[in-house]
Amino acid sequence: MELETITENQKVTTAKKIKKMFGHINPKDPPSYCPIRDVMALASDKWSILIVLYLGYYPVLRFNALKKKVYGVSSKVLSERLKMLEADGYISRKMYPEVPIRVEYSLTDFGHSYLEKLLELTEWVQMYSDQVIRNRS
Amino acid sequence: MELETITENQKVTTAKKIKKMFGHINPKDPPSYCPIRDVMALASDKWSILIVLYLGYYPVLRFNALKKKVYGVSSKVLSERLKMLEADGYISRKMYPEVPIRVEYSLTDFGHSYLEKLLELTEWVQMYSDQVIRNRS
DNA sequence: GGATATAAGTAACTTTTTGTAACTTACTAA
DNA sequence: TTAGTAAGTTACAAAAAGTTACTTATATCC
Repeated sequence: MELETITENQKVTTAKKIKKMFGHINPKDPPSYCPIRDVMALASDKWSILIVLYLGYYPVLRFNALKKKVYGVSSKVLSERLKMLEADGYISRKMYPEVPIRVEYSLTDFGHSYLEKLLELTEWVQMYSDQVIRNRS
Repeated sequence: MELETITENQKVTTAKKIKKMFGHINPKDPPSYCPIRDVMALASDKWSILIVLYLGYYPVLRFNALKKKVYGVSSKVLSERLKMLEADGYISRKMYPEVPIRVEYSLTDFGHSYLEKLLELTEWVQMYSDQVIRNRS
């Protein structure tokens, strides 16, 4: 797996993008609220990522099905993340008041939009994960 | 900020990519080690992300400078993350045995390659963070 | 000569977040 | 009557993160 070379020019372009992104932060000011950090905190959370990925694969999943797919997650944390992801607009929750209750989760269009970007990152990780694991030792 | 529409076709393409990504997991097997999860755990960690972003902007940063940029991080966690990011190959650490000691951190080419992808995600977050924050309420 | 400062952490301790396991609810079917 | 089910919640334990003080080796100030 060859790493594509990154030119000095590309590095400069990248630095400019980052500057623009953190433009609202003045290094001389005391650190203040950063919306990017705030939003990223949930969006880059390890369980959130898996929830979004699985909902990108299975258009609709119920709580317990999701829990099986996102193996390792506890009911507690899954429930918390689902609430937050719903609040932030990534997923929608449909409750059917049957007995036993049925609840279906799916991605919103906004969630799909996020998934597109997320997937590019996870594909990069997939491509290089072996290399990372070899690096450790 | 209009969300670009995602077509059904795009959703199918996305689902295929995810299937390929998790192809090594058989839903009938007991859950096992997943290198993508493993590598993503560090790469998507909130402090790691900020470290990589700041090293993408400032080509070289010393420990205490990095700590100021990545405001809010403790010495302990910064030190831990730097060790892990170095072990995984994203950053390099150069120690100058002066007094007091000087240590410089910078991105490796591998780290730059990761930054390129990460930046696409954070730019998406930047674009939509206001919307996410409006959603909450 | 002795106190003070410095950079890059580390150590001990507290607080917060996660994880675990049992429990809840409202009804249905055996 | 008892068991079973889905989607959580609750109480408690474990792990991770945050906080504060300390370390180390030398140079510089008083």
